[in-house]
Amino acid sequence: MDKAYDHKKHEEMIYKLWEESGAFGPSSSGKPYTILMPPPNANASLHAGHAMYTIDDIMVRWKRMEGYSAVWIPGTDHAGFETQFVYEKNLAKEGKSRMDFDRATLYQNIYNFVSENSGLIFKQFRRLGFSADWQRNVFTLDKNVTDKVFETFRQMETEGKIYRDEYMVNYCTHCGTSLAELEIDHEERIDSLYYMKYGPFILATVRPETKFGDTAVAVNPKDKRYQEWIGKEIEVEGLIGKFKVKVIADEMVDPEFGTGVVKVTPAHDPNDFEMGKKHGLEIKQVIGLDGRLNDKCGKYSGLKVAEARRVVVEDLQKSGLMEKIDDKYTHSVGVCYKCRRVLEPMVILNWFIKVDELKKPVIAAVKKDRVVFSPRRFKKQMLDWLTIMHDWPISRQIAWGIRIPAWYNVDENPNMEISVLVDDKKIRGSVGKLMSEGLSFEKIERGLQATFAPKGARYVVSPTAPDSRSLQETDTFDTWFSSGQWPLVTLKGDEFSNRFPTDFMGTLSDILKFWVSRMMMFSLYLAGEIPFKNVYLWSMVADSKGIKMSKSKGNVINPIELVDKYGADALRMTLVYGVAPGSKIPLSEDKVRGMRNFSNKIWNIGRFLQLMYEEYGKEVSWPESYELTNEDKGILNDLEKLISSVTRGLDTFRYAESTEAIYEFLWHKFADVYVESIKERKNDPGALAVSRHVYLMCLKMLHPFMPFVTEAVWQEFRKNRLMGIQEEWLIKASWPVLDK
RNA sequence: GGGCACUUAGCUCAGCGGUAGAGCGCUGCAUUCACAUUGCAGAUGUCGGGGGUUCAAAUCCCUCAGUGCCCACCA
Repeated sequence: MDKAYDHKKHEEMIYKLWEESGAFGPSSSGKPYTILMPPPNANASLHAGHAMYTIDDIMVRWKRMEGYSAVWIPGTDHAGFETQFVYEKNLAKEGKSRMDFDRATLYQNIYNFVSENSGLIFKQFRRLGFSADWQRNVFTLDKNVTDKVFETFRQMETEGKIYRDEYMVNYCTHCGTSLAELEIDHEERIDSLYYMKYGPFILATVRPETKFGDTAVAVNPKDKRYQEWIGKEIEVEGLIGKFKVKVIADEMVDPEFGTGVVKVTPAHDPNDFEMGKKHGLEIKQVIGLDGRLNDKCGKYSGLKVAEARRVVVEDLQKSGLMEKIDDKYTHSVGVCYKCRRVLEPMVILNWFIKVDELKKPVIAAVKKDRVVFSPRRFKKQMLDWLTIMHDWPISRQIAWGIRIPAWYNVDENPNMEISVLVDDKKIRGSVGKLMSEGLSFEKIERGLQATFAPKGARYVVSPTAPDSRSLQETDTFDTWFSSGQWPLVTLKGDEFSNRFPTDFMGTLSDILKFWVSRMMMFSLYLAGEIPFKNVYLWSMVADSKGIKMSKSKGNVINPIELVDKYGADALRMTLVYGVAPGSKIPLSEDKVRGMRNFSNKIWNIGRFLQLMYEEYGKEVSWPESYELTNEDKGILNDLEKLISSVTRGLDTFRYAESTEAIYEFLWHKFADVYVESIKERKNDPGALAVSRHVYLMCLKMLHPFMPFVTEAVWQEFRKNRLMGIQEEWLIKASWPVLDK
């Protein structure tokens, strides 16, 4: 054996041998144990967060050694919005945008882009030693997945759980899609609050440019100042002519805010939308999906929102309609979680899932601990979330994803708006009109960019075209609609009877609501069963000071670089050793180096034992065959305690407990004390037998955490007849059990 | 505004009723010995502030302050 453990010499080769020996597939005997890999983006490359999948690998390796038929099923996600966002950034570098393509071409281009980039992350996972059953990889755009997604949609549609409605959604005019509530980030902003003259009132607003979409003015019903106005119609001097609105009374209006009078713009503000529904107000859209004021705004039409605000404010000042401006008004605004731009609340047609019925069994399962959350505080977070969960808008206005399988017959829906690319020219209009002007159905079909079917449009749910005169909805499903069915598309055949529910789901706490809740919902709805028994959540992997890694802070650590430098074992150990469950995981190079030193220590203890055996020159039996000293009995006794605490740590997902216990025992009890003492007993077979036994048990217990160095020593021992190793592979060896 | 955590050695964190621990870092010494990716020894804390319960509190209770996360609202 070499003087020091060189991970570069062993890791690649060992991994190859494991894979070739079929060690990653489930064994044919033993109780099933199943972990589903949270699918990373297909085009992603490994970041520090992915390295935490180490937890899943620890579990599957441990259970495999315990004799279970353990399998870790991998997969990748098409990650609709995320991926299109990355792709569009690349397009922008070439001076192009998604608008330059018809939908089918755009989809194909992104598909190619993803194909070129996919596969990398699994190579990187292998570098970390992950023992997933790679042959079983599932991609969320595989046919069996899209088939299942279609079936689910059809079933929900048939049962009336799907509806299409106008709804106030937050729309990112830059990314060109609506976002679910969960995808909205809130940012504190300092903006101006404008006090403007408004008929007989003065009212405060941050959005004077939406004035053209106002369809009422509201006051609090209890506000004494405005009693006489309630129910009356007032005339307002707009910048593009006078208009009339009604004064309504609504509890939602805070009399303390501004002057106690607010303008109501149902089309462009969530509260106003609510108020509008209650009072039957007209929804007057004045901002388009392109983020510009539309033709209802007179001379301001065509201006982008921010610009329009500036110009409107200027004109209000010029015409003496501006009372005052408070320019230090702090409020929070919704921003797009991808591009950080301010979102535009808009009323557009969306596909929705009714969640009231669907979430009931989920709540029950969480309450009864049929699904156990670790750490436990996430149970409460989950329940809180489920309680307030609203209907889920599942349609996204992006090309990259699974297209909603609804078809609009053009003859039945002649007033459906479409946008089409014909001979590189973008045309928009109602399909009936375009066709009557001579545009053929085939040209429309080929150049189609988007459909905007009106409310109540007739559609047919079908995986393929139901006839030759139908256009498919261009919206795609929210990524979580497909990945939410992950357990149902990764397992197959009779696995539903013996591997379902699966055993363990380890994932980042960020996606508890996006993903974990949806998997439970779909699983209970479609299969009547929970998808997994245990959910283990970790917080993010941060830098050494506990600060979130970000490119702008320049504190991003590439885990593969650490693997190159210190070995996979050192990195894996860093992520679990001394880390409290559910806490942030600080990743510092110092710690990785420390754990690399531990790898080397493990190696050198093995090296020393082998030298001792070679010096002794004869085979040695197992400890029970010899008369043992008190020291021997002591270390064997400590080993028993260690086995129980390491196993208990794994059982309760307290990996820090397990790793700290072995580290302390192996290094500071076994190496520093016991091994030092037996240097005096060189020809004592009892000492050799005890030290070998203790060391091998430690290798086994360390293997789930540090698979490479432990396997490397195991193989070195196997080459040496004197070391008495029977099991061919440590990865397949049996977990230590307590001597009773 | 509501909820959940957290505040212990320079840093990251364990401990959760019997008068302080680990890793990394730091200081000194040792070592032709399996390992300098080592060993031995050591320094460093009024356990966020205040109050209470108790024979005894870092540990339980109250309160104040600060930090983080989640949720809601903001015209």
